[in-house]
Amino acid sequence: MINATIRLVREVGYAQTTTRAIAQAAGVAEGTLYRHYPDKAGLFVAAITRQSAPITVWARELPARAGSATVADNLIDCLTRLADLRADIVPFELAMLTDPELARPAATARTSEPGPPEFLAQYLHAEQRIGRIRADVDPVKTAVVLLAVLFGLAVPPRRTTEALGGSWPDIADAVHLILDGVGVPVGD
Amino acid sequence: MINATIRLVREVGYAQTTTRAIAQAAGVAEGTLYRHYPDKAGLFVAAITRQSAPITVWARELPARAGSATVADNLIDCLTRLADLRADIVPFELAMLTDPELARPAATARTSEPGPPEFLAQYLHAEQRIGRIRADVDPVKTAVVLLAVLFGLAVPPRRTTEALGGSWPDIADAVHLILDGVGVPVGD
Amino acid sequence: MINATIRLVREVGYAQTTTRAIAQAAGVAEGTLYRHYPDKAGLFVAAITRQSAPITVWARELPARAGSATVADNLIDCLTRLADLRADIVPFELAMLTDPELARPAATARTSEPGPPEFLAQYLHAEQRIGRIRADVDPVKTAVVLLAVLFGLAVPPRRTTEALGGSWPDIADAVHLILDGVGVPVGD
Amino acid sequence: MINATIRLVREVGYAQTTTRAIAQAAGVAEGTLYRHYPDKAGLFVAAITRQSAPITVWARELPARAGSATVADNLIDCLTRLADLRADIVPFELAMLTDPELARPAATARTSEPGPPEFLAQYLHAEQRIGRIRADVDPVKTAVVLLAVLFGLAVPPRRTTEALGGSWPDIADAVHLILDGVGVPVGD
DNA sequence: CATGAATGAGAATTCATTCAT
DNA sequence: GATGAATGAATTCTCATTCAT
Repeated sequence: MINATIRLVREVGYAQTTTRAIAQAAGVAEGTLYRHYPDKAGLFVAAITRQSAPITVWARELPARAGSATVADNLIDCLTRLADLRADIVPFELAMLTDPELARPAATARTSEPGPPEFLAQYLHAEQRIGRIRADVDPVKTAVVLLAVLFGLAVPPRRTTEALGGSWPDIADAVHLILDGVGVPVGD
Repeated sequence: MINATIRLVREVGYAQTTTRAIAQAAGVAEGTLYRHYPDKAGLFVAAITRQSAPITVWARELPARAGSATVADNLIDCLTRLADLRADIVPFELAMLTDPELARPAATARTSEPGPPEFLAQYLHAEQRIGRIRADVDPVKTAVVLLAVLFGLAVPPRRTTEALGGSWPDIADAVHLILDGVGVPVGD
Repeated sequence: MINATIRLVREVGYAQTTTRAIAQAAGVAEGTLYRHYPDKAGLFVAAITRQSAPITVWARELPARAGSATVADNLIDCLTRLADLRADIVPFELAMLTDPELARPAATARTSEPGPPEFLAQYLHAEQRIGRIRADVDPVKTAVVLLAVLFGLAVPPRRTTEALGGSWPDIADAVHLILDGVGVPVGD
Repeated sequence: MINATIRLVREVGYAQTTTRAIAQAAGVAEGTLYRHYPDKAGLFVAAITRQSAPITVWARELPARAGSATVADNLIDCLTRLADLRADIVPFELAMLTDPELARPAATARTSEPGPPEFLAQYLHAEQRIGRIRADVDPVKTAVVLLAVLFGLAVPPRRTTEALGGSWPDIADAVHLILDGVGVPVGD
């Protein structure tokens, strides 16, 4: 049922993902949904929660990689994985932003536990200590900006890519931009 | 009616913005909506279109500013204005991503005309020619990444800011990060 | 729609009186019900309220009849009318006792205004003052007992009347019993 | 299971007494209900039947009490016990009046066997023969009126008692009213 | 026999859309 | 052109009943 929900949200959008459609896609009766989840929102929250788990699990390992390989490779690897894992979640995140009904309950409540932003910030901070990240940048803000790019790029563009010359940046592009900067260094 | 629509989407969310609510907020009868717009989606598209116009108008002036002031100031100025103008549009953009019903019609049709991404890319390209932007970066990709950050930061975070140390980056932070880079320059 | 509701409750019972049945009986669409009443309970309360009005109006005249005709005639007349008027209300009263959902709202809230019990008690009290009712009875309790009989007799008996010898008492019977008493007066 | 049914009907009302609630209250699985009773209505009828039994048993002794003690004491005693025993049944009786689904099956079938009305009528008739009840009253009608009062007083009043001066009659009040009458005897 | 997950018909309610005035 | 009552399909959710284990 969760799989059916995720598939439907991805394929037809949150607005079209009715309980009837979910039940049909899951091959169960509509009433069966309510034996497993208290209501429709509960089902969606369960879907988000289940999809979110591996992301956090994976992000937890990130700080330990400070110092290994290169910063660019670590970030590209990290963000690429996050992007893959989040691909199915973005429609839900959009739905939660669109429909305040979904944003109420428990799932997001665990504000206490750290998530990808915190782990990414920890990683950047660790790299900073060993001199691979500039000392004067704020690791938390940098982490948030990186994740903002991730989210911004994950959202399907309304304008076709062709209009932009066909060069839609990928995560590696974004990471290199932010690592190297686009401005000419002062003093050159 | 468009104003009422925009206000309602901002205040109560897209999901709660019913035709009845729009009519009431606009001080007209429900049926009157259909004298001016073919259907609800048409009204929303009209609202997006009207709100988008000043953004494009403003972005058009951007390339001409190449060389003046500093790159950082120009970008911060540009992106801050874009952010202000888009504040009312983001809920609609989210709604269009959530409800494919909205994404169908005319609004996206005008792919031919250039929009903010193109103008921002043109600006970056112009700065590149006069040596204020590194020569080896792709102006289009950079423009897209900047706008992705803009969108990513505009979306209200689900995790409270406090959990992140209270330092949610603003546009100036993001511009400086991307201009200067966070990595230690090779050769330092 | 109120008429349809009253008719359906009388004919098929409260439990079977669904919004669909009401709409169909009223010859309107189901959604139309909600243009006139906030919800199903509101419709029922409106039906009860409308049917109750003439009863109270009529009972109001009762105290003024003290002294005229005979006590028995006045009571029989009064209670018979009340019974007629309440015939359509009894199923609703039963429904309100069965389904606590109905008992919540405003309709019954006007506890301040006097109803049939008060007027009946006033009448009995007036008759008491002119010596046509025994001085040692409590007019209020007597009024309540009379109305309790009325309600008890209005409820359709589960046992068929035949089993009881075919003599189901009518209101006149009950009034005479209560006026004259069934016991042999002490001292006779 | 019957006990659970009775308790639930008393506590939460007939409308809220679902099969799931009954099963949970009885500590059995929902499907188990259907091993013992053909359907939900069958379970309710069984509950009514079982609760009704002691009432009839007790009422059977009533006629034999004619001549003993006083009529008032006998009636008050009888009706008080009936009221106690019926307290748990009244909600069911109301439910059966509200939901014709319940009124169909076996329970009403045993019209042949005498019940409280018959025994009460027999008692009154016996008292009549020994001159403690007026000779000109119909014992059956009187029994029905007494039971109607019983039922009418058992139904919780919708108007608060305070509005009526706080004097809600009890069974003794009602018995005395009906025995002695409220009218001034002709010839006084 | 008991279980309890699954069922699916049906309930109340919402809301975009229509159309007679 | 504006109105707003009426519409009815669609939605979420409930619950008595069944049946494989």
